[in-house]
This record gives sequence, structure tokens and C-alpha cells, in this order.
Amino acid sequence: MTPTRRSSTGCRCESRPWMPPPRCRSRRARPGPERPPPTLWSMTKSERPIRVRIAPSPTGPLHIGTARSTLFNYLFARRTGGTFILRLEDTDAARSSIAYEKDILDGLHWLGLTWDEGPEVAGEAARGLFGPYRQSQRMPRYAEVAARLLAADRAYPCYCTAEELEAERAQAEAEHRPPRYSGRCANLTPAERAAFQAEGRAAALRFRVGEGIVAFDDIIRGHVEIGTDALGGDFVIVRADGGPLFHFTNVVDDIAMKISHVIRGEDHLSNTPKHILLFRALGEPIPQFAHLPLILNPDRTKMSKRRSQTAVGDYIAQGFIREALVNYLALLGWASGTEEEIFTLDELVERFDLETVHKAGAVFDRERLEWLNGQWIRRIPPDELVERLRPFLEAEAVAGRIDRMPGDDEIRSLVPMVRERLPLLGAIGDLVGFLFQDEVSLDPASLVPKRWDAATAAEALRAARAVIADVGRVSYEADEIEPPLRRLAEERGWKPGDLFMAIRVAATGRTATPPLFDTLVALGYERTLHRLDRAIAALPAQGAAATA
RNA sequence: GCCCCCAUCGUCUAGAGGCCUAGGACGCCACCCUUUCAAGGUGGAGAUCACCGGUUCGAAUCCGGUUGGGGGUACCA
Repeated sequence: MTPTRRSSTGCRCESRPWMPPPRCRSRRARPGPERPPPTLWSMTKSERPIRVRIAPSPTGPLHIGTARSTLFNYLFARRTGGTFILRLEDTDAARSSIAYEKDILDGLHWLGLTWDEGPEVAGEAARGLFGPYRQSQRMPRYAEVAARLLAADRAYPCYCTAEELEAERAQAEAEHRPPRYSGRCANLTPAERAAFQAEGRAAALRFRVGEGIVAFDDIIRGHVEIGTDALGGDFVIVRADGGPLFHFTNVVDDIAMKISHVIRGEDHLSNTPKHILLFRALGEPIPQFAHLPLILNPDRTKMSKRRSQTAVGDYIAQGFIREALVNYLALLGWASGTEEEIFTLDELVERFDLETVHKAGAVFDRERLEWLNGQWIRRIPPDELVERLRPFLEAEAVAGRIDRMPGDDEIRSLVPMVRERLPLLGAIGDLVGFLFQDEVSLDPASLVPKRWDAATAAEALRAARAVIADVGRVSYEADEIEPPLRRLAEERGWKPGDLFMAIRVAATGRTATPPLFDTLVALGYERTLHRLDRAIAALPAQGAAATA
């Protein structure tokens, strides 16, 4: 066993003779130019090549937690030069669907997390020497391994029915005993087995757990020991209908795919002894384990659809971008140790260290994600942002919230004024949708700035209309519009802000918009005049008389 | 119930026995910038490091216990 940071001395430096002895410091605390090889290597120096996997089950859309596990596996693989494998656990035919499978694969591709072996790689055909990479195609293998376990008496047929087991469980519950399989079928004689079979009972296959304590050194959690008596008795590895079960398929596949490190959620920590027992029974090397902290609902329970938005697809649909989601997910449970926190995927690969993953669960904080998303939107090159924005504008058009779809040049011209104002790409319609609507609805009350009355507003809009008309279509630029309007305000003794607000509401129907003059230019000369006319008409007609 | 894991501002975290009167970020508040909204800048509030003991000259950090939280406990994954 390689030492972990929770080894008996509590000091990781003992395995690193290059460290000066008196001061025990991590490479993060003192990242000198001559820094030693990352501790990663000492953790993974086993002879086995590094091979990690993510094994999603297509029984639902891509979950945030799966995305995070995938990311950590990916970072570890890329950091160490290992191989990253994707395999589909699609044995649960009743709940699995091809649509979910597509959602998961698409989502992972969208995040930019590439794998080296899998049922499809980068959208191309299956690749890898250890396939098939979908469980539904591995049945012969499970049957073969199950037969081996049976032949070696490491597993035995169990004829108990679901009802019988349920009764046992209820009994245990009533007597306040931990639920546990009694082992009724553990030592059946051949005659007894024959009798059950004659009854027409189908047998499930149970694995003999045995006695003792299973210990392992988790890369993140340190030394863990669990007594086999806490495992609930001999567990089923193949159902009576022949379907192999999770713990079993998982181990069989990890063996077949030569997985060296199992990096997964903490919810599997308690199941790990079962897996280790299986590896042992099959005489196979046991991989290193790293159990990641869970992502939590605001009430600190395991993140669930009930209490949180868990589908990656929903985040995509709202306009979160991959850079932000990847960045955010990496920071849930891991920190670089520096004060930087904006990282690209490649930068994460350079800095990631499985050993410094935090141990406690982390509440998913959407506001922080949105902030990061805004940071990333501002960093995207303008042309790229046009590409990313287009689908969201198309969605606005389809939904009938805008009346025409702007061309790429038009979107491109909007970029400077929207990129600082978008927490989400999906906010684009709300931000500048008024540019692409034929008419905007006007609330006469909001047309009148606080310090003004309706008459002043009407008069100001008429004057502003004249000034803008005077600028003319040809020189209709922000720099041409602003000075004469400021002059107008000065001449009439109006606060520029009030004048501009009246124009803003008249032209856009809103009190909050991107900078006014750029907005008017984006709107266009004719449309601006038209909207000013409509606004003037919307104000009380006698307003003009009152000011006279 | 039993087993396992965990515990630093509301949230994400830094912290590896003296550098900690605990740092950063999100969010919140104020101010600056400013035509609105953002963005950006500056400042502020916000953590008796869950609690109690112990080890030590010295503990957020090491040890034990308590409490609290979470996860697991299927012929689900």
C-alpha cells in the first residue's frame, strides 16, 4: 500500500526524501521553481498503468454530480498521462433509454471532457481494446465470472423469494436488529437445492461475504476500515432472472478494463468493501479508491432533482457556458491553493491534485456559478460569442418574443454592449429583445422621469425627436447623437439623465438598457424616430398646452 | 437501529503546530465611476475555526470524546 497523507505520522514528506527535513511543507505551500515532482506520482507509482473510468447509467439525463465525477476522473487521467474510459451501465433495461444515453454523451462532449476508450469516442465509433463498453453487451462475461464464483463456492444459489426476504427484513426491523440476510441458503445440501428447483424456484446468486475487516487507503479520505458484518450479509450478485447486479458488474468491468483508480462519489464509500471482497475472490489486483465529496442541496442533503436543478442540460439551456460550468465544478471540493479561481480546463489539468480534494460535501451555489459564467462570457472572443448567442436568439424568435432574427453582423455589433451585462446567454432576449420587436409596449407612467411631469416629458421627447431627426440617417452614430442631445438638455435646463431616461423608455420600453446612444444606433434611425413618435402620442395630449 | 464519512464567515474555500488580531471568492451593504443597467474600483459587515478535554512553551492545525450533519444499509445504480 502506498502511504496516504493520513498515514500514521500524518506527514506526507516521509516518502519524499528530497524535502528538507525540519520544515514539512507541501509543494503547494512552497511552489518554488525547483519544486519536486507532484505528490500525485508517489500516490500512483504502482506498476499498473493509470486507467480511470466514468460509468454513467442512462436512467436519467446527465446529472451535475456525474459531470463533476467525470471532470475529476478526466483531470486525474490527463494530469497523470493515464487513460480515461467511458462505459455505459445500461443493464437496467427497464429504466435505461437511448435518449438519456444521448443526453449524457452529448453533455459530456459539450463540457469538453474527452475520453480515450468508450462505446463512442469523439462522436466516432467505439474505440479501445477492453470493450465492449456497454454493459448490455457484456452478458457472457458476467455469466462466465458468476459461474467461476459458483464453482469455487465463493457464491451460492439462493432460493429465497422476494416475499420471504421482505418478511425477514420486517422482522428484523420490528426487533430493532439491523436488516441482514440470514444466510438461509448458504449451506443448502444438493438435495435441498434440488427440492427448491423442483418447486420451480429460480435462484439468485449470492456472494459469500465471510468474516473479517476490510481496510483500504482512500486517496482522499485516508485509511478506512469496515467490518464485513456491517455489509448486511451475503449479497446478491446475479438476480433470479439472470440479471447481474451493480456491485458485481462494476467489479467485473473494472477488472476487464484494468482500472487502476476508482474515482467516484462518496455515496459509494460504504459499498467499497463489497467491491474489494469481489476483487479478492477473483484474485485480481485491487484498484486505488478516491471518494469525492458529495454535491449538496441547500439543506445539505445529497443533491437531488427534488431540491435542486440537477440536469446539466437545463444549465446549458439557460445559457451557462462550458468554461464556467467546468470551472465551477472543479472548485466544488477542490482549490488550487492559490487565490486564483478562474481556470480553463487545461489550466485545471496542470494544477489538479486528487490528494488535495476537500473531504466535506459542498452545497451547490448557483449565484457563484452565475458570477463565474459572467466572468467567462466576458472572456470569450467576440466572434465566438456570436456563435454562442445565436441559438438563444433563435429560441427567442421561435418563442415569438422577438419578431425578427438578427444576422451575425448585427449580433456581432451588439457584443461590446451586451457582454458585460449577461450573467447567462439566455438573458440576451431580456437584454436587447426590444431591438428585434416590431413594437414595444409603452407604459406612459414610466415615460415620465421622477422629477418631471407628463408635459415636460412630452415636450422633451418632441425636442429630442427633432434633434435626432436633424442628425440624419447618414451620420447616425453614437458620437453624433450624444452632443446635440446634451446641448438640448443644457439649453432647457434639464438634467441630462432625465432627458436620456425619457428617450430610453420611449425607444426601448424599459428603464434598464445597455448604454443609450449605442442602443439607439443599434435600433436604427427610422425605428428610433418611430418609437419616439409613438411615445409622444402615448403621453396626454393636453401636456403640450400645459407647458405653453 | 447498525456501519462509514465529515465539521473554518450565509455559501465555495485557504490553512499541513508559531507567518492567523484566520486569507480569498460569491452573495450582502456603502462609496467611487456613471445617461439607466451592468462591469470595474475602493471600503465594510460577516467565523468565540461545532463543543469539551488532552498533548505541547505554543493548537483552526495533532489525539480522545461529545454533539451535529451527511452517506450507506435492495434480486436500484
